Amino acid sequence: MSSLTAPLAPISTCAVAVDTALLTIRDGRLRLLLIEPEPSALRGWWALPGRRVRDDESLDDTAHRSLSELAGITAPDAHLEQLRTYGDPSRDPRGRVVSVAYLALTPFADDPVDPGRARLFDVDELGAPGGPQLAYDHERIVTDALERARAKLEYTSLATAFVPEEFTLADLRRVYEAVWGVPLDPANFRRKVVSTPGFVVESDKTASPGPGGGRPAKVYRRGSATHLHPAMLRP
Amino acid sequence: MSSLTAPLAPISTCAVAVDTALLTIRDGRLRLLLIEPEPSALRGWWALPGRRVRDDESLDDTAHRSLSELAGITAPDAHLEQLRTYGDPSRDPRGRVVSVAYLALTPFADDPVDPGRARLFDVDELGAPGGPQLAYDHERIVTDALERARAKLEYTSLATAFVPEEFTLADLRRVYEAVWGVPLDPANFRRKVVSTPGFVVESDKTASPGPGGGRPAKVYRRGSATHLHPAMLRP
DNA sequence: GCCGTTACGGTCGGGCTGACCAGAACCGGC
DNA sequence: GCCGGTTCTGGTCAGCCCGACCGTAACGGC
Repeated sequence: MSSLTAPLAPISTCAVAVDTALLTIRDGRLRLLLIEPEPSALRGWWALPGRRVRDDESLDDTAHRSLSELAGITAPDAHLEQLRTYGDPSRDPRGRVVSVAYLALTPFADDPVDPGRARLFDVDELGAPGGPQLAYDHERIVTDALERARAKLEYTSLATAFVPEEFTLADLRRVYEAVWGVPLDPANFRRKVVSTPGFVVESDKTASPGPGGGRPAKVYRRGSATHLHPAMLRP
Repeated sequence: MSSLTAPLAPISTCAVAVDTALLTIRDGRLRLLLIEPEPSALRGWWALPGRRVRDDESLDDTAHRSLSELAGITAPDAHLEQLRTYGDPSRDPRGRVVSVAYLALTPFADDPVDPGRARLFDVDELGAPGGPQLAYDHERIVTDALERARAKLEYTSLATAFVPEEFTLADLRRVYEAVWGVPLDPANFRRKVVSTPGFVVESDKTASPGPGGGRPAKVYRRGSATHLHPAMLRP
């Protein structure tokens, strides 16, 4: 582990990186942004977008930069929150890297700019055969990110981070259904959302029906509440 | 944004530390472990026990070491979980330090070894006049730690980390009352705990009554559940 | 034995939830 | 225009959970 000529005092400085798990919803399914690392190195492996922390940069800034430089995503209104820090000494074979993981959520209406080696994967493909193989300990990070998102949908208004500024209750319900992977009763969902103070506010607009027809839905906007009382518990 | 003479590649390595917020309960009140830093430097200021991460050490190991070296606490059964990472470039005036904060909980029966400059403070003294002044951004960390503990008592069995292996339901209720700062109805609390599957298991022992007398209480142990269904919501 | 205290078990009404139903409003085809 | 299909919206009803409350059981102290 250490040679005889190495200094006795352990080095107390190490590389610090930020890896960001960006989730969004496309076509009613929850999707995760992954990057194909340098083609020379890990062929066929995928990783979360990550960058080293610059010495004049906050961790949040590094997270934004990782999305901007690696996937062309500059969404200032995207939800961004710290997930957890992964610092096992052997987690990166190239050396000791302490990685601060972030969870990012963007509305499904955002532009699908995915230049270079970025791609959105259906989260159900991740563990399945034929799906992308995740490098380093990123599978663990993704598992934690998904569990965090699923849990926070219950007791916070985080679901509104997946929808554009104006949305219908069906849009919001499809967010819950995509993240939790279960169907919800439209009528009960509606009653719960509108009776939770501050979750959504009704606008005076109505949305045009989808291709299959149906009665037009009212348009809502985000409310001021961040924590939901009572909570939207998973069935 | 960048000067012409500055090196293009910013330094991507920085000091990484672990700061641990240890909570316990003494005399029915929630308490926090604080350390008085080197007497020469910040006189009268208090800080969370923290150590730099060694290059062959996991973050969890550093958290354990911070408690062991600075407060003499070697509790292998103590609950320890990562809280959040604080990495603002200006958070430490001595230089860039990325600090991974941990939340630690120990039972109130643990030995009160507090050698050197460690002390347990009532959490209600922290913001109050005459209470300890916290160095760096540790007040922010303590606020986050308290909120995490209060929230996780609702939907996990974390409260059992505050009580010894054998406890009464009154012990467990006093944990909730101390952490949340509100009184709870004993009968309703009892009904809720015993009806939550896997929260506690009844033993065949009975505890001796307290100094004021009263009927002896049954003794319980921790159950196998980690998440509570349904949750113990704050009143 | 009496009393204060604590533990334990039960009742009652209100609120929330899931399952279900009915009407309203739109689209497309005939 | 009419009709069936689809979606949105509002309502009912039974069941569960919860807070407030009461009564009994079991101890120690006087």
